[in-house]
Amino acid sequence: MAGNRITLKDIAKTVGLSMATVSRALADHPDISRETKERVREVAQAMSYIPNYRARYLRAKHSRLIALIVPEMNMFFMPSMITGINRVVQQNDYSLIVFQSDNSIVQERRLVEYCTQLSADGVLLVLSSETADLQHLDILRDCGIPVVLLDKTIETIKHTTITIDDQDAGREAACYLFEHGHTRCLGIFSDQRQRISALRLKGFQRAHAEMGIPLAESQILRVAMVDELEEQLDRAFAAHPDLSAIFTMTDELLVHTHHLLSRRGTRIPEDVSLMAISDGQAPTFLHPNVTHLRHSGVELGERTAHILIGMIEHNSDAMMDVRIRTTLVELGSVATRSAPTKRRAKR
Amino acid sequence: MAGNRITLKDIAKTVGLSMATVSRALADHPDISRETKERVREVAQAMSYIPNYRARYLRAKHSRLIALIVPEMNMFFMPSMITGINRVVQQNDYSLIVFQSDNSIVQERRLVEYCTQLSADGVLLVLSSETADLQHLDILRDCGIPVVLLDKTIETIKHTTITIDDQDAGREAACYLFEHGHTRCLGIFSDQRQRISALRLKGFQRAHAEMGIPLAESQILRVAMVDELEEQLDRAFAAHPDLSAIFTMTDELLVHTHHLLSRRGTRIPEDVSLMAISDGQAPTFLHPNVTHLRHSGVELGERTAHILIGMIEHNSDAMMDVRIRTTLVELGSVATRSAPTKRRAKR
DNA sequence: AAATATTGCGCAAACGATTGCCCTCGTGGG
DNA sequence: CCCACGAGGGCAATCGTTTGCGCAATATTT
Repeated sequence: MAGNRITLKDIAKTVGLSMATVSRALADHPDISRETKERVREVAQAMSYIPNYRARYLRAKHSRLIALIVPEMNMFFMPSMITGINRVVQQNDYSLIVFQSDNSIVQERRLVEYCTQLSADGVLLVLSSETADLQHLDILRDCGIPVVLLDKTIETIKHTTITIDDQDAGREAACYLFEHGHTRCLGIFSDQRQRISALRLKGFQRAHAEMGIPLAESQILRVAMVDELEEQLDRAFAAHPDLSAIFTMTDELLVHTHHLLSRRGTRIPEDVSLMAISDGQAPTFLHPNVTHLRHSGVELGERTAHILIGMIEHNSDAMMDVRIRTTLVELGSVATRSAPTKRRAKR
Repeated sequence: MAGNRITLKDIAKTVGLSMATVSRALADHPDISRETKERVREVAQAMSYIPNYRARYLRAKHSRLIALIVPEMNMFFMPSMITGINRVVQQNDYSLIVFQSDNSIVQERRLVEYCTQLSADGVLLVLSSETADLQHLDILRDCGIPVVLLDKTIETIKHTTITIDDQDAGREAACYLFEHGHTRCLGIFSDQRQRISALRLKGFQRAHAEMGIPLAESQILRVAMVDELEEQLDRAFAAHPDLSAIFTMTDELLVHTHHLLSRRGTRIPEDVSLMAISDGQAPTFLHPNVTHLRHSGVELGERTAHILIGMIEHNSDAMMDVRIRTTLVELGSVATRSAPTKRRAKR
């Protein structure tokens, strides 16, 4: 507690000027003469003065704090997303404060309220899996705090959202497999209550429909917990001897599927091809490297942060709905079976 | 900017009391009568009053902000560490604000200074790889802001540090391999400028020395960038036909090594055994699951946060140096060769 | 030389909350 | 009847900055 910091008042006393003058001198205000400014700066330096941002921001009625609420820190997406967010946030002289809702709606609610108490200038929110409606965000509206929803979200017409183009990615994945001659594919999805999951599935299904390729219900795995995966996978293999390709909608599902496949002795891509939606890291350390639709977490983070900061600084409340397209990265995990079908359209 | 929030003054005006009374009523101060308290609470509720923490903390001379500065967000360690930190931080009603130094000492310096400006109550610091001395932390001392160094650190007698017991882990790994009959092991390490790296290597070497098992310089790989790994690995295999086991000092090295091994067609553990120091995630999705010395990032995070908060709240500046032991997790990646040597000591 | 502009700086009120101290009752004891 | 005391609440200072306005002295204009 030696921490009795030097304040403007101390400096003022030392140089024999008023606090106002000192403040202005330090802020390079035109009203202050060059010599005074220099004198003040020297003294401030000598006394190693550290401005108190909180006092400053209190008066200025903002905090330069941006809050990020995530359901949990998984190893696959969050790190890159946070990297992107943090880069932009720091570049714009904001600070990022990170909360975890632990996938609990009550936590999420509490944290949102907490943001108002801290007077965050803006909130970035990755919805918890329990979140079914957005009423708890009204309080942010009331306080004039802009919020943007990213990655995991739900249907809304009231909030700016930024996601990857989930449905398109699901469809592209299926089409890619079709083009390589795979007509019996397995799709591995996670908890269907999540929109991200439902959308990717929808794209996957729609691709089948468009191409007139049948898709049995048993070709779709919905795994809520990864430990269910093995059993479901076994069942699917049993039900479909002609299964030639597997698509996983996330990195987490990918690595576990890959592991299970290795354990069964299933060779990739000789026995079954593998493809995923991924941020690109896992595919490079799996063998063989897996072909994927890539969505960059960093890019999503950066764009999101930019948009939020734009809303903060231009005080805009225009709602938008940004969807980031994925890009195909072809690596060695998809084999070609028979004659490829013609690609139906360019992206 | 509709955000003109209700303040104590507004409430005071409405209930016809002074701000002081309202403040005390809301704080459940004994000087205020029961009826008054209730009346105030009702009004506050009705006007949906949100206390301004920053104003409160300004006066209280603290911020309930804890800063975490990390060199970068990798996918292997940071997420679990942050999870642990954040859990404890949130439980104690602090908020975590996260910065990335991008492994740059100048960034790190800047960020440390920034922490003082924000009046963080404490700082958690994972050193950048460029950081060679700790002078830039003196400013925290001057401000009375406690700091604890975790995970990646350098030698210091002035700061509390929390790391895993790196040297011990390196030694244990080697010993475990010896016990399973592996006498020609390859150790894969990262940038030697990092203490964590040097220590793990030292343990690895010392184990060899203790057991009288020769260790050629060519059995030690020091990879600064993962793309050097492949070539180094090939060279090592060429140099040591009798190579029977590989140890990697991190998860990142592990997954890439595993990948390269798969690509060479090297079977694990039939051809070569594999072992790592890991936080336990990667080993479960690699095939076969890899035996490792486990250090829990979550635990490290939690303990670190506890210690920092202790320092903050008890205003203590006692320096400590906590080393977390790793625990052995035996999975299927290490085969037994010939007669195992007797275990030399219990942990 | 008088009127006006400009320069350089200080006063004091904010920002929103907390808290030490004092004041005003009403009541009970001596 | 007077005094002390406790309960309940208000005044005003404080945290560290910023900033609108005013004021003197100097500089510029006619």
